[in-house]
Amino acid sequence: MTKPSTTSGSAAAAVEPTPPEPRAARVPRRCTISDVAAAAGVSRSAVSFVLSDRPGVRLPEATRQRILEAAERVGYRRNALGRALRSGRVDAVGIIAPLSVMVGDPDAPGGVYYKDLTVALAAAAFEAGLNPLLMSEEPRRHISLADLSDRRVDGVIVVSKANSETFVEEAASAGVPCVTINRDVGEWRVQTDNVRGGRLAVEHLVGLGHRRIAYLAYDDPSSVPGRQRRDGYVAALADAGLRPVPAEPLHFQDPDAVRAALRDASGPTAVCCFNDELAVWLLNRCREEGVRVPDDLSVVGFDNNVLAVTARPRLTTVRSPLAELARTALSLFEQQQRGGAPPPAPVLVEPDLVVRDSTAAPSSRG
Amino acid sequence: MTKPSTTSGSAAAAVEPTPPEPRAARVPRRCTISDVAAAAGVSRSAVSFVLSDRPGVRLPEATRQRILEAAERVGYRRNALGRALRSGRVDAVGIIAPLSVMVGDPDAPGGVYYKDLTVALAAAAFEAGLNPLLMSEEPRRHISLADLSDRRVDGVIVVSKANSETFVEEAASAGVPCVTINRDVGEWRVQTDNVRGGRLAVEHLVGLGHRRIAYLAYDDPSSVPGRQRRDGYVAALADAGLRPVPAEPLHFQDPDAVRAALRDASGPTAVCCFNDELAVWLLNRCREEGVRVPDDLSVVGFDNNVLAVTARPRLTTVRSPLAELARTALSLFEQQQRGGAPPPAPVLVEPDLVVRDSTAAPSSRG
DNA sequence: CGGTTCTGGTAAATCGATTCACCGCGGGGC
DNA sequence: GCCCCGCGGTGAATCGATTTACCAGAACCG
Repeated sequence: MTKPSTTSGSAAAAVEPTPPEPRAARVPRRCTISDVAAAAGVSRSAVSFVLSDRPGVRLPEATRQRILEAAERVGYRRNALGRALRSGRVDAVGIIAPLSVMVGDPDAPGGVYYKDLTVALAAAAFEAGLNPLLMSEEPRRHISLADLSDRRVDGVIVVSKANSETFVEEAASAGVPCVTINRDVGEWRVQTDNVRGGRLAVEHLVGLGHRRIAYLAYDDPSSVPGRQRRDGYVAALADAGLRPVPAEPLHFQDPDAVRAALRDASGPTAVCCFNDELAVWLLNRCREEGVRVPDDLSVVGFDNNVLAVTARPRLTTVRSPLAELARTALSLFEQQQRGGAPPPAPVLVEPDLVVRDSTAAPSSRG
Repeated sequence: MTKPSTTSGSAAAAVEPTPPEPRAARVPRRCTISDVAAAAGVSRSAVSFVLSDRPGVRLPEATRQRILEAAERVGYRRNALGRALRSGRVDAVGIIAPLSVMVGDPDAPGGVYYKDLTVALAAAAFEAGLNPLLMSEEPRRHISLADLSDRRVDGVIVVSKANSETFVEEAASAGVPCVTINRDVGEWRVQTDNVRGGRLAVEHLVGLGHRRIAYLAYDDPSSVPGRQRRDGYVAALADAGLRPVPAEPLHFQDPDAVRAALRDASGPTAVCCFNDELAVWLLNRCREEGVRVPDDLSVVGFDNNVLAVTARPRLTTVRSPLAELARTALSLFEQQQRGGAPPPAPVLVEPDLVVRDSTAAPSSRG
């Protein structure tokens, strides 16, 4: 037993590190930096310098080429773990999202939005050379909040629905960068300019001639985007000399009130919805009530997700630019990593309006 | 310059590893296993044994408790990198998905499916204690296919749309576990039982009394699920003594043919669709043509995603159990990690039928 | 009493890479 | 003549944990 077989001469011994193995092992032992060093006849340090392309390190081009060629020849692949352990960076970012909400009912509120945003974030991170690691907002047995500081990720981006404060605090106390998206928590925040989005919707409707415009939302006072969008809606109405009709927002949780508003001859001629899911929900209520969209009622959504395109009529909606939101979040993340100062206010990403078929000038009930 | 200030005593010196620092550093130095060892008055090995709870290692309960308590006291968090480097496992799995498709147009074909599946997989992995790392099927500048073997992940699960063969080969040659989902590639495969799904749809329609049943798909011969679902459809028709009407599948790419079929009095009274997105697309064509669903035409989807619930009429659809698919994939992954033998055939996950409002007995055109 | 086994651990090697300190030599500035 | 710097690298420490090998003493056995 215990055949050491320590072939770790570690220095420049064999120039050709591929002895004719009996092909027993399908997978050849992975090459380390030492193999490259041996093959190139230089030290491991030199290989490391060349391969990580450190600025300010001077090696003659000939040596550089020799090392690169040796690395190629032996099929060297850098081991991310060794590198990360020493350098202190793993080039990974955690994305904290409401995973269990996202895998629940196909029509869980906000499900589409969270999936779209999470995927956009992952794609942007990948594109930026940062490995996106998905984490659930709910603590689990195996992987818990504590993992924020176990160096598996360089930091986190919080897309969370719940517990955002906890994550921000955890991250701060672990000394780990943390950016929140569309949450009013922490020092590093990026948000859709929801106020502007709300204004865009109202301005469009006012421009079409609407005077009685309602707002439809989830009854969730804790929703920051909810509040912001409504603020924009109210402000734009005020700019046009108008006031909400009805005075209080309609709520998804109170469908009877919504139906009543649809039937009321002096009710709204247009509705701004918190998001596309609600807008489609409203479209379906309209169908049940015999209210024609956009003839009898104009409907504006928010998000511009798949529902806006598949619904009939296709939704006019405020587009929340998820890709840009994601890129901005990553940019903030990198600034924070570099030790920069947090922005004085949340960084805002501008939405725009996508006009489709669910809005028109008021007619029959105008 | 160059103040070394090497405070690396590194051995068991102070029992209390929290000298009254001037609070300059907001973030206290992270505790290592050595700190715990010092605090508990034992060796690092002992701490490692206790903390990783290795089976077959005997330590008296008193010592165990002392170590655990010391770890708690100094706020020890295990460094995932050090552990992974030595033990050879990172407890992470790569999920290779068509990220750029998923972040493209909100109605990109298959977009909803890929997002749902990817998220389901990530959630299942997280739940199982495996960190899900999202990777794009398209090679990128920073992170390439080669990263499969850089030990950032223990293996990969391929949800990819393109290049699946490449990933399977890469993984094999890197000696890395690899499972494919709904792709007929590689030795470790898990798939929805699409043939059964196709049968379920047809059997439901035949049970309602339909005799002329069409199939609507994307014109994509390379789609494995596409072929399988159609096989099930044809087989179930044959069992009922029927044949496809029309004989050849309708294609999304040929909307004129679809319209013609809808107008044809001797055309189909029901349509099986490859997925929910296509079913909704068909619903919208029906609306344009004045064809009432389900009165004039029954429509069955596949997937049971958000579109099936928000569409009107709500879709009768074959539910593809994504959560179970994901769990099965992870189970296969773990078997492969443990060196088990691949299953002789793709592991199949059973779909079921969700009956909603888009199907009914044929009437006017029956 | 000699020898073996069990108890309760420890010391040291190891994983793969990064990085700091430094080396010998020749040349240039003062 | 002295000092310093640049060249082209090298050696060794280090990151934080796991794991193998082994050890001193106690207990047990015949």
